[in-house]
Amino acid sequence: MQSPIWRDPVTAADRVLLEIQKAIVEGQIAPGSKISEPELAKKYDLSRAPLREALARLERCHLIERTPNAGARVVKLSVAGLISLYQLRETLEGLACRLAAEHMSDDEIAQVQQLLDQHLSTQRVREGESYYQEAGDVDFHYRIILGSKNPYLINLLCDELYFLVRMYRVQLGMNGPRVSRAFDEHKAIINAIANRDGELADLLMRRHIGASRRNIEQHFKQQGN
Amino acid sequence: MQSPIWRDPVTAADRVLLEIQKAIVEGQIAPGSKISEPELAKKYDLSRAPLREALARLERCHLIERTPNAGARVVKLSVAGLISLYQLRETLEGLACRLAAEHMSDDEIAQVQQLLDQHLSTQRVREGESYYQEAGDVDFHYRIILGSKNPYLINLLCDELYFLVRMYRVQLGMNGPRVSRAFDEHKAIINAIANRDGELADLLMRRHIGASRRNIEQHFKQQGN
DNA sequence: TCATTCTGAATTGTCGACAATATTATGCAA
DNA sequence: TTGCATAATATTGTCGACAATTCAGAATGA
Repeated sequence: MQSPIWRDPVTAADRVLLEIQKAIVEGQIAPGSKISEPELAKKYDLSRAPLREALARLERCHLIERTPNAGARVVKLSVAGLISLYQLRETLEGLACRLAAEHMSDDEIAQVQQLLDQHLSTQRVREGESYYQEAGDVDFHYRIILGSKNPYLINLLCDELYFLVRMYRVQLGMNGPRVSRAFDEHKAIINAIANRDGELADLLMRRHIGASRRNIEQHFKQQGN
Repeated sequence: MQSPIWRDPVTAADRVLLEIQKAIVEGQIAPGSKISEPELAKKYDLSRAPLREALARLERCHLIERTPNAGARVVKLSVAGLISLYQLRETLEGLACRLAAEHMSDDEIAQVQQLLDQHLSTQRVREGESYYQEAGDVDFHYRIILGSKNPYLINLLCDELYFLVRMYRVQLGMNGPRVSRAFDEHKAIINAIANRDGELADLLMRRHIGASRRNIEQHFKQQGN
């Protein structure tokens, strides 16, 4: 199943989608701000047709919200929204683990283990640069999700929820203190999968994401965001 | 959050979406068949612009698959796909139950209980007519999902997966022997929610959907569908 | 006969203009 | 001044036509 959101951009709509997606995730287009079709069409130098196609896909990954005859706005970030999103992730990635324990080949599992060791070393070298940690984390979760071999689950997590998760992380600056702990948790998860213990892998993944969620909840304890 | 897929049709794209959606779900447009934009545009008497908007949303609820420059095809139904879909539903509706036990008001819960009794009586009157059972079942599950108050979960189940579930049910004729048992299971689930026992409600819902899934798996044991 | 290349037809992607709707600005009355 | 109705403006929704790409079939050669 080649994703309709992620594919090497063959069409103009594909290209502008990637650009706007990046701009929204990184906050260059402010949350809550209105999307003007004529304005963006001029900015990216194309007509409104491919632009609207891109907007439809942006809505699909929850980065914008459209109202008929009134246009589109970039989503606003809220603590409540973040919690809801992480609740879903907990359950879904837990399921992914259970299925991955069932469906991943020994070879695929070995590759992920190798990947983790690799990330560990590069992270030690680049102490403090959270980008590598971020990328490594994403990479790990992706492998597991793909390992579930459930096309709906894959589409859902990788295409429809991933960008929003990234948007929250980038704009709320979530990458802090859990860096080193995450490696151990990742290790434990892939080991459970290697042992074909889906139930344990499920549990560990839920805890892993749940820890992030609680971490965030605490961070916003006395702020009204 | 007003759903972008379900809304009283204010625009031409909305209207044609509903029509094509129905046609696909009920099998009037055959699974696997190609979608011709000029043909459909002529058939529904509108231009390709709103039609393409509708197609984008059909892709979103997994009823069609599009390939760049090659067009769209109606999805094919497969046992593997059905299993994947039900695996997701099990987990997601289980989560919905857990959240519903936390977030539904006493009033909302009472309404669902009332609804169930109501369905029971009409079903007794119309013995054998599975349509009412189908509608009642959908209604029950909807209430619980909405009761979770998690906007992503609601959008996901009600907008993106529901139509595909219906398509499978309609075209594979799944409504059979579990009719009367479903009522008891529904009762048990809403009672658990009324007792604010989210964990139990989660478990019961998983079993409820899992039973359907196993029912289907058995049905296709020796067929290569 | 079969495989390959080329040609033509059909389909999808994109464009610019117009119609319908929402938003803003204006004027009037209380 | 404030509130509401109305008019002007801007934005979204839809249309028909053109460009780019893919698909089907004919022609060519082995």
